[in-house]
Amino acid sequence: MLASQFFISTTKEAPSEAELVSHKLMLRAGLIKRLGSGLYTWMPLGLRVLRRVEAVVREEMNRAGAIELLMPAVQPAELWEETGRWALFGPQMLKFKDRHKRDFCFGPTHEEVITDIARREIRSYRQLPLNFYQIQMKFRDEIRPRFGVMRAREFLMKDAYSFHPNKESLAATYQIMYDAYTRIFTRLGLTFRAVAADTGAIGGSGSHEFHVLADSGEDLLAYCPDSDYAANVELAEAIAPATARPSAAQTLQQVATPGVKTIDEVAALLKITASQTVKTLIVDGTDGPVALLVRGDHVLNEVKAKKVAGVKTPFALASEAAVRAATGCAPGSVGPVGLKLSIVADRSVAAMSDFVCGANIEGEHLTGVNWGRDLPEPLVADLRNVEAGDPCPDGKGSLKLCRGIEVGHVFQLGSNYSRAMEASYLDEAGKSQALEMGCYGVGVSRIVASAIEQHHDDKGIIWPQAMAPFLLVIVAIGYGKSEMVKTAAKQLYADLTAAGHDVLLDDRDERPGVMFADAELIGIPHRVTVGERGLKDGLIEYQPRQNNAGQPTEPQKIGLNDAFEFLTERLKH
RNA sequence: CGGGGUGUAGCGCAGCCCGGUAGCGCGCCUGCUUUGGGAGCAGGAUGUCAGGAGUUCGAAUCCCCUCACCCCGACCA
Repeated sequence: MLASQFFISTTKEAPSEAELVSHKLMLRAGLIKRLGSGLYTWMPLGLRVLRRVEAVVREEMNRAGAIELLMPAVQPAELWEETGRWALFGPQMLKFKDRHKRDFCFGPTHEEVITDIARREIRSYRQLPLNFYQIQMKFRDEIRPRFGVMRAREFLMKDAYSFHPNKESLAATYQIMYDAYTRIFTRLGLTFRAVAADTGAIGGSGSHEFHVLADSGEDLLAYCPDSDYAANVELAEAIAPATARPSAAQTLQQVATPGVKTIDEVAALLKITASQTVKTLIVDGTDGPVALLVRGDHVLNEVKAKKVAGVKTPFALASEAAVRAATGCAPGSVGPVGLKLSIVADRSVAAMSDFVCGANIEGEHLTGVNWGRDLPEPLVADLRNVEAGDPCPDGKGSLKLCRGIEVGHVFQLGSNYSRAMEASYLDEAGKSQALEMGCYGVGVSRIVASAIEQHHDDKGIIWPQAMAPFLLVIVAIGYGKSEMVKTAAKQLYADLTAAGHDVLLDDRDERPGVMFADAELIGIPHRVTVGERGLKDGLIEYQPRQNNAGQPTEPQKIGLNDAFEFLTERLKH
């Protein structure tokens, strides 16, 4: 590709809308343009990157035995009503009517459509297992689109759906997909981690998320350096303290804590640590409010809370009015003693003695509170987020935390959808059985952004080789002025292109600094500079965007006559 | 949806308090010079000051309404 005939639009300054590095760099490099909130045009350069990611995903899906098809982006409401998700998916689904006033949606996912295909096409166990996939735009009306294409409303996704005669077959394909995902993210040059995940609203059994590790990630992950344990913090189990509850040493006392609302204020006033206090959270329940107790220094885990019997879905803290009605005081002085609600305590709270909590009287707290003596033994559940240093649930060390960007999700759905939509097959005995299903998603457009989060410097993007829009850029200095430069650059370009490499020849009439800066911003992994200065001695310069250790590099002089061979070696995958 | 903020040239911003002829940098166009790290000089083009309604002799500026976008919290690839 000749730069003069391509479309490169870079800027020195990023639009003020961008916060995240990847978002800023994608705008500055001219990869994307915003059309509306969460809606982006993939500009020619960005599209090349997207296509390269797609290519890797497609190759690995094909290798894993999945079969590509393409389903409609627009889906009729009837299918969604069969599974009950027309109502369940709610406002996140973009719904509209056609001219006949029939209801449709722009597909946020495709379980319904694929299950419809399956029930029409699959008749016999002899056809199974089957795994279909597509690469397609999805639309989800996110509450708050942000971070450019990282959380866009319209995004490119690879979604695969597998069908099985039984759970063993599903588990086998699940493993194949897990391995395929591992290969995809490895080939794309990403540092990632697969973690056990919550199965969420879709339901089902086994589930893993694949996260690109980045400090800007929206997800918090727990992992154990001494074992293979890794889980989303949403799911990671906080095991009960190893030491038994100490016996009571203090008497129950009520202390005045005027104006004190937060745990930190209570702890400061009473000169204790937050870990000696108990936080009482009143949440909406199916049958009136429920009190959830976590240690003052711990954070309530909503995913876990939702699993507690009697807690309402969607999860919500009770309103201030509801708290007053249930406890007689405002949030800030609430405590479990004498509370006439169902009370569920986190495991670590159940192991506390002589603790501090609210007195259910405005501006009053209790100290020296003890289970069994001052209030009945509570129901106990795992309610809190794990923290760094917590013991690993598998007993093999302690947990560390890191942040990640979810780029893939594999899921054993089971037969929820097939039962709802009556998708079945005949088994060996001629008996009708519900199909077992799995689903497997990759956020293709999100991968592009997450790769930049992981690979950039102050000059711009540093593409992993597998997703670079061009592998090599030839910066021709004085292309329009010097026949010598033009001839050498064109010849090298022609040779490398003929050998099948994606090469960009920067033949623009720009100053060298502009061309260098663009090459670096755009993130092309390899660069050669052709100029009269070197050509007089038969030399050109080679400089990779970064070296194997990820460090800045120095240019290296190579003979023009050796350049083809030299570069062919470098451009190998 | 709740809370905060911003809308002025293609991009980044000033001007707004204290009403009085719309400005800066980058980019863009023309010419000359320059040509190994985002050039220099000279000339030039570009605005429904987000939209609507109001106050005023006069509104980018003050008041009201609407819209869009961004940031912080509950959803997800």
